[in-house]
Amino acid sequence: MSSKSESLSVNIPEKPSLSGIEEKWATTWQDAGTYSFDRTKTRDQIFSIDTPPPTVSGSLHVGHVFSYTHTDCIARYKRMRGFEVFYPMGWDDNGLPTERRVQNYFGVRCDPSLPYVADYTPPAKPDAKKQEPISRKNFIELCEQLTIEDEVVFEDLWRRMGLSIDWAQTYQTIDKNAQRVSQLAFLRNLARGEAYQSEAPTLWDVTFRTAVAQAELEDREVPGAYHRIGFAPTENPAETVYIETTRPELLAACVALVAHPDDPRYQPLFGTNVITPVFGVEVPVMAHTLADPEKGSGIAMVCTFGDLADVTWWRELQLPTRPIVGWDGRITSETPPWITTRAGKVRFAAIAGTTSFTAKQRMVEVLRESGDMVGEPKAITHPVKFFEKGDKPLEIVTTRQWYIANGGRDPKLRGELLERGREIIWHPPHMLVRYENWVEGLNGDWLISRQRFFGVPVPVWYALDADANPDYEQVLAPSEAELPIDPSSDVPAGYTEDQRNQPGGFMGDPDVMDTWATSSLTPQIAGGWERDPDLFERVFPMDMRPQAHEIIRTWLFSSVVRADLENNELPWKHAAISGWILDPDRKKMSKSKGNVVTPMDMLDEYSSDAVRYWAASGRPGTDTAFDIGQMKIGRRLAIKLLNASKFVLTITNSGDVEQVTDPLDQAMLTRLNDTVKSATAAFEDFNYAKALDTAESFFWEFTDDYVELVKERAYGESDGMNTQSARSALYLALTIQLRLFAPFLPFTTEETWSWFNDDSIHSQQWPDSTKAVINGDPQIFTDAQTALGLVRKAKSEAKVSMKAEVSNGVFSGSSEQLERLKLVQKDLAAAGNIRKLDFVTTQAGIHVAVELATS
RNA sequence: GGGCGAUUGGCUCAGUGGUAGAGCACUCGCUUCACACGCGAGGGGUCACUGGUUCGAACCCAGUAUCGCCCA
Repeated sequence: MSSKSESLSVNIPEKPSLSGIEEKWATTWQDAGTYSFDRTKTRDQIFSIDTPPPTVSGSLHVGHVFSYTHTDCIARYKRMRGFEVFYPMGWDDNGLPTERRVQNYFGVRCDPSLPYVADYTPPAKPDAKKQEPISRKNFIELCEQLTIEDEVVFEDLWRRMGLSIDWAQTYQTIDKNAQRVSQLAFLRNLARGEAYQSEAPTLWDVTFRTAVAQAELEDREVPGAYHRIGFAPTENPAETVYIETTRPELLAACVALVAHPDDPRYQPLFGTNVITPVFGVEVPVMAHTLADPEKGSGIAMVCTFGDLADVTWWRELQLPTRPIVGWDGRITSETPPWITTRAGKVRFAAIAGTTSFTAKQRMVEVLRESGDMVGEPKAITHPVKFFEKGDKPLEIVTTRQWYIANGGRDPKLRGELLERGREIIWHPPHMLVRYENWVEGLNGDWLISRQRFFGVPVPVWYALDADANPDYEQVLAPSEAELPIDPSSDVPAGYTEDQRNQPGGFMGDPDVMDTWATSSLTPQIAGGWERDPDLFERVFPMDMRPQAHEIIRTWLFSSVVRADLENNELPWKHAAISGWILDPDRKKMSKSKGNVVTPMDMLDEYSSDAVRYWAASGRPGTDTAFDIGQMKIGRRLAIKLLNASKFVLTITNSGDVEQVTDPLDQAMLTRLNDTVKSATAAFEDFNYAKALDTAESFFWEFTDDYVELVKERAYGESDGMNTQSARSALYLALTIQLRLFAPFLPFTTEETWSWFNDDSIHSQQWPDSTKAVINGDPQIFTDAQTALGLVRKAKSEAKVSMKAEVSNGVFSGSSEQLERLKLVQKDLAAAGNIRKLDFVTTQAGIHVAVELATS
């Protein structure tokens, strides 16, 4: 036995197991501060991650496990490369999802007109249909209460999965610091003229009664119908002009007809007027290239406002504003002043105050009776704009809102932001196209005000005139030192609370900001911008933003906008875009389909490392099937790692490169060195999946072939063999491979490492392939594997045990091949239990003729 | 309608110019002293289709089809 064996201080369980290792190591890591961030390090020594804050009011989903594992693998790799990793965790509790969850959970709804009730207790039995109205402050308190509970559930999962987060670095997108950062950035935008208010047509969700931004829209195909309606030209009333509209209920809001300038059918009408049927309003016929000659009758009715095309026509053709739809989605109850005919007023009364659905039915009846509608409505399906979280079509109403410049109206800024997008290093690279498509398609600035409750308030007040009407030109902004503020309870400088809403006094802006207006600042929030300049200097701009591809237009883009405007640089260098989890039918997994698996159950069943293995096998940006089979493989790998480690450590607990003298051992370590090189290159490209695959492929060859070949030599049972060489090689190979797997299987590798080390594997250096002191010939290992495989095949075909004795093995091959095989013949003989080996030179590749011993 | 991506054995996926790969599943075998949560062997694919470039194409180019996503 080796002299080293006296120093054996290994502590290996009799039966290594995965059970319980998650809890054991999660606790140890927390107590030891294994992942805590050392802020004395400088920017070049730090790798900082802009972690996506999960929506805590949402449910846990395997998608979370999937994408957060990807980031953690990279974080662990960077840590082992010697970087101090800044890996915070945020909770996205700001916004509508939390509001809705609070409403359902407690059975309440927010009514801002109510006063605050101290020590409020929500209904004992929440009734979704009879929600109790409560004040805004009470409502927000419930939001805060519930999100804290929800965060615990997420944190438990993250710890259980082994995310190497520094739990001292957490934030909420609604906490005081996030509010302050969000308001501060807004005030800076305001001061530079990048934030402004505008009274303009706004996409409006009638259910939530809030404005929504372009980024929150989605098109849905819905059934509709073309109604063919005649307009009489004033010059020539008999020559009726027919339009086809899907929204006849908006006839009273008609301000013009518009056709394509090249359309010969309507050219004679341009510049003339027509009379709207039923309401008798005179409107012009105009030309605009956006009118599609192929669509309907080729001439469209412009209303204020039926869709975004109407908005374009209204703006570019400078048409009057005649809105009839209110913020509640109903037709206004008062007859609009532009309807002057007696018949028109009577007909308007029929639709006043009704929903657009009812108004449509009634208008169709009216138009039928009057004979202005020709034929039956022609059913079609067409795309209609919806709020992504809503279920009623959006209306367009004119409201005063706050905007932040994002290039949607300024070609210079747009070009700058496109350039910013190209500066980001995208993983995978083609995701840049999503960004470019979005930025190029912007048609307005970013609408950030929301008529909601649980969010960061727009931090301004307005001066009121002698009639208590707000003067929106007189924005009263707080000083930066006062932030965060709530204008509904705080008072602007120079005023007192009793002047609130009084003539000559002030009023607070009632709105909150879009949740993206805050989460677009996560690098600044987590990085200590304008709070902790020392920290900010060390972590910003961040190195990496991991996120999903469907929010490139929202989170990624808005973050680039904010950092560009405020910091005049990119918020991070790399964007790592993860794919989706697909269910086995290759559909996106979603709760509504009932195919969501509970992450915690999955971790319990297969172990965290096994689930991480599945997640890490999904390449960056690639949608990945939910595959229990992959988890089983991961579990098998983890168990194999435990057992292989046990085998090596039972034999030796030290290794020295100098002692590796046997050609096979040198060949194996050289192959391993190449593996380290490939895995490192893959990781440097953020391709954790390839790094894992590389390490795994080598590992199976290591256990199946190398270990089997050197086993006897390593035991030292035969004299005259390079026992110490095999032991050193096994030990070195084990310590290198454990480190290669550490980013993926943090629990298993830590467990194994602990058998022969006092410190954590996760604080070790990543194997350094540049220190190639071994210069073996990998082909020796390859040829030995081939020869061993042929011996095994012969035994398998003879249906005998692998232990069966071979009386004579004849190895043939080229002279070079035979030279290599002769170098490993003792190991081959031992592994194949071959009594006598012969070598015959031939032209063909390696062959083995096996003569089995008769027993 | 525009764009991006995908299409490789029954399944999940590697493989960016040089004789088609892995795991799972399947078949056959092995109580081998790290591991039966294991080990060995085997069968199975004209790499979606059509052209082109090339000595040579799963890979490069053009087009087609199907699927998915993003944007209109």
